[in-house]
This record gives sequence, C-alpha cells and structure tokens, in this order.
Amino acid sequence: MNQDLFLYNSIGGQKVKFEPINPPFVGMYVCGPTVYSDVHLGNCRTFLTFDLLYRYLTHLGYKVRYVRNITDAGHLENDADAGEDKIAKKARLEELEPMEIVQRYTVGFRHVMGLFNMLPPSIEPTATGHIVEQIEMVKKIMEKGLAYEVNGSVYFDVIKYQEQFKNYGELSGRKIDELIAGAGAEKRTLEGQDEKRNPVDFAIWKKASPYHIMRWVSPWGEGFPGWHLECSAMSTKYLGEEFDIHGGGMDLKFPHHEAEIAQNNACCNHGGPRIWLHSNMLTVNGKRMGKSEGNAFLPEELFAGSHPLLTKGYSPMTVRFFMLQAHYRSTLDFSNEALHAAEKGFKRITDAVNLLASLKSGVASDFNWKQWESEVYAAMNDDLNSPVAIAHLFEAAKRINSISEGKESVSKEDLERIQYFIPVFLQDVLGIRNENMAAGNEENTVDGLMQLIINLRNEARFRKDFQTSDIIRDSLKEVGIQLKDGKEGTGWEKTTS
RNA sequence: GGUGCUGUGGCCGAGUGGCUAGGCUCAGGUCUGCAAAACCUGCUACAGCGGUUCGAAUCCGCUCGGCACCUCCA
Repeated sequence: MNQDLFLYNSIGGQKVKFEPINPPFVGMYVCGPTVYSDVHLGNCRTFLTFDLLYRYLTHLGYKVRYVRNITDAGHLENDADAGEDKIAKKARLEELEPMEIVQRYTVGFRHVMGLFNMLPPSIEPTATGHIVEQIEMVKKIMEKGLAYEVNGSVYFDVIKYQEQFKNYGELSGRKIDELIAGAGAEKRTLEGQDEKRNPVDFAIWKKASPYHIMRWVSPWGEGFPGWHLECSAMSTKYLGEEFDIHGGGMDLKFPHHEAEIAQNNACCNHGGPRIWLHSNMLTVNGKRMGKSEGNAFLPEELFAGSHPLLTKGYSPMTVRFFMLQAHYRSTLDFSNEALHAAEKGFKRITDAVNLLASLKSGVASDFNWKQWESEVYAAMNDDLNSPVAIAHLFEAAKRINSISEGKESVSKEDLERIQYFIPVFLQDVLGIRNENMAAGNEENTVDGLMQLIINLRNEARFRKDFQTSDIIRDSLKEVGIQLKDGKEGTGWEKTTS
C-alpha cells in the first residue's frame, strides 16, 4: 500500500489519487452482465479492466469488497410492444421459465470469466434477489418527493431533483435543457412516455402488463423494478451510501450511471461512489462490438478460431494479454493481425519467465533491477497503465535472455528479487496463467517420452544420419511439437496453432 | 443537431513541451548439418495547414477524417 495509485475519475475528468474512505478496506461496485444472452468479448474487456483493478488493489494490500451484480430482471426492450422485459421476452420465445434463461446464461458467464482467469467478485448479487431493497428505495425516494406514481408505475422526477441537487448530467456532461429539447424529435416513443411529467424522467418501478411474466407485488401493484434501480439498491446495501469505486462500460455512463447517482442522492443524500471508472469499447474494424451491431465475437468462437473474421484460434490467456496491451480507457481494435502479434509477444514473455528459475547469479547486476521494478509500479499507479507495465516486462525478458546466455550478469540479491516479483506480477496482478502446465503426472510421462525421442534424434544427428533426424523433427512438428536445438541441448514446446 | 473522445511508422499500441515506449511484421547478422527457436542490428512515425515557444507528436486555432454517447448494449 506504499504506492500512490492514481485513477481517472469520470466525474471531473482527471486523475485523482486513490484514497479509500476506510483503509485498508475498499468498496468497489461494477455493473455486471444482463443474463439473457451469451457474453461477448466486448463485455469481457470491461470485466477484465476491473479484474485488473481488483487484483492490483489486492496486491497492494487493500482488503477489497468487490461487488458485481447479475442483472436477471432484464431491462426493458425499447422497441418491444409495450416495453417488454428482455429476459421475459427471451423466455417467452423459447418457452422457458425466465429463471431458466437466467440460469443458463449466468452459468455460461461464470464459465467464460473462469477461462479468462478473472477472479470471482466477493459478492455477486442478483436483481431478483433484491426486489425488497429496491422497493424500499422507491419508497424513500417518494418520501423525499422526488418520484411520483402514475397508474401503478413510479417515475423519478428529474426536474425536481435538479432543483435540489443541481448535479444531474454532471457525470455524462449532459444538460437537462438539451435532453428535453432532444427528447422530442426523432426519438422512439417509449412506452409510458405520456405518463411522465417530463420526458427526461425515468421509471424506477414499472407496472407489469397482464402478459409480463416477471412481476412482483409492490405498494403500487404488481410490477418490476426500473432500469437503473438495482445498482443503486445493491451498492448501497453492500458497500454503503458512500463507497470508493464504481466501474462499468463507457456505454453505461448515460443514462444508467447518471440515473444511479440521482437515485442515490434522492434516497440517501449521497451520490454513492467517490470515483467513477469507465472502460472503453472493444471495436471490430473500428466499429464498436455490440449485440445490436451483429459483430459480437463469442469467446468460444475466438478460442476455436471459428469466427469468419478469424484465421485461427487464440487461447484465453493470449486474448487476456492482448487486451492488457491496450489502456482500458482507449478503444481497442480487434483483428487477426493484432491477435497474432499479441500471441507472439505473449510467448516471448512466458518463455523468458520460464527461464527465470535456471538463471545463475553473478557478482553484480548490469541492469538496475530495482529501478525497473519501481517503473513497473509507476505504470500501474498511473491509472492502471498495463500496456506500459507490459513494455517493461518485455525489457525484463530481453535482460533475462541475455543473462541466460551469459552475456549479462545479475547479482544474487537482484536475481532472488525478480524470481519472486516477475511471476507474482504476471500471475497475481495481470492474471496471466501459465497455459502450458498440463496435469502433473501426464506431464512427467510426456517429458520422459520427449526426452527419449530427442535422444534418438541426437544420436542420428551424431551419426550424420540427417534423413532420420529430420523425419523425427518434421513428424513431431506435424503433431504440434517444435524442437529447439540450442547450445545446451535440445528443448521442445507445443506450438500454438 | 448536441456532447465528448480520437487521428502515431506495414500492423497493433504507449507517450502530453526537450532525454522521442514496447510488441508484431520486414530486412541483415550470430548460432545451427540444414531449419526452427533464441539473440543482435536496422527500419525514427506522430492527419493537413497555420500559430505560441529557444524547442511541439505533445499547447492554441482552423480544416479534413474516425469513433462513442444522446435509445437496450460492457
């Protein structure tokens, strides 16, 4: 924790020093998935951003309570007849219980998170599990006179809120007047629009139409919670009225997060988090990857290489590494070439790390490893600049290779330090797992077999029977094993493609 | 139309006033029976035009692109 971490706060638009409200405890809330369809890679990028932050904070010694919700009471479909709930709609189409839909995609979501080596949050609350809390919040907001009921629905009174708090639009840089002016023309007519006192008002409780499957009893009749309410209710419940960090995708800034702030203020006189973090979009050919764009990659398609835009598959850790090579606030463009470059680079680093254990120390270091380490931290402390941190890892890889070849020397002290630090940083902070680690016993068997084959080939080479040695080498290559002849003998590895 | 972000070498992608990341690709080399791998070396870019400055990719202005949000979306 002796590191000064700076994070870019979306409110205020500048990097601020991170100082928890109650150190060493940190409360972090992240908007999770809506479980009515498969997570795609764009979603994964956002969760990766906050996985990195969670890991880094933990690494620094903070005790983090990481809350990431599961939205299982789907948001309203904007174009559905009469505003249907997404999950309910999907359930109706597939003739399933809504909770079957929710279960299927929740399981899928967690599976994918696991493949990417994302740590599970401390709490993963569901919207449907917190209807009571949401109803309570609606009540409180109504008591403050900042919401009104019409025909069994409750709307948040944005105009009235603004008179009191004067901060609506602060996060997203929006002005209410403009929102009102823009809300009329060329907008789709949302269901219930005519019930609102003002077009900028939003529902915090919605009356369920007769065919709406997901519904709960409330003081205003049977209905379901509004689009933005769950995050306000659950963050308040688990992290308090004021907490440290709230994260989510850039696309949620408005209206979702703006509404969240307003609800929190209206209910509890506090806007919730101190710092808002927003991660940028993953793009494909410059266009945002999204469900509605039809260009979303499923993680499985990526791993298998079955997507039309891909020439081959890439492993989860390659993809993770690829994503970490871009800063979280920049858009990241997804392409074969970029992935391929990341795969090569990733291998370069892991190869060097695998050499660490076998390095021999010398009298003194030819390189300032202490400073190097502090530069890695400096990068991370600068708003989680993982690309720069990784650039430093490449520098380290270069040095490690030199040391390994005897061209450079490292002191005992430095060597012990990096033998500890580099794997820890890679695994604990960046969350990069060694994919080549097969199951223990099998690994030994394979190693033994490989050693046998290598010895046979080297005997052939010694006899200058290159025909035989090349057959061995080429046949191995066909089954995905690459031999590596070096000064100190022959090694091998599985090829990536 | 409004708001915001952005335009970096063949590709990806850092960098915010001078010390000008990093990876991939490509070329040359070392090593090797030959390859592969590894290593070394090389490739010096910041959309255009103008301005500020001793000095700008970095600040300002204009022009031209691109993107995002304004509507469910991470």
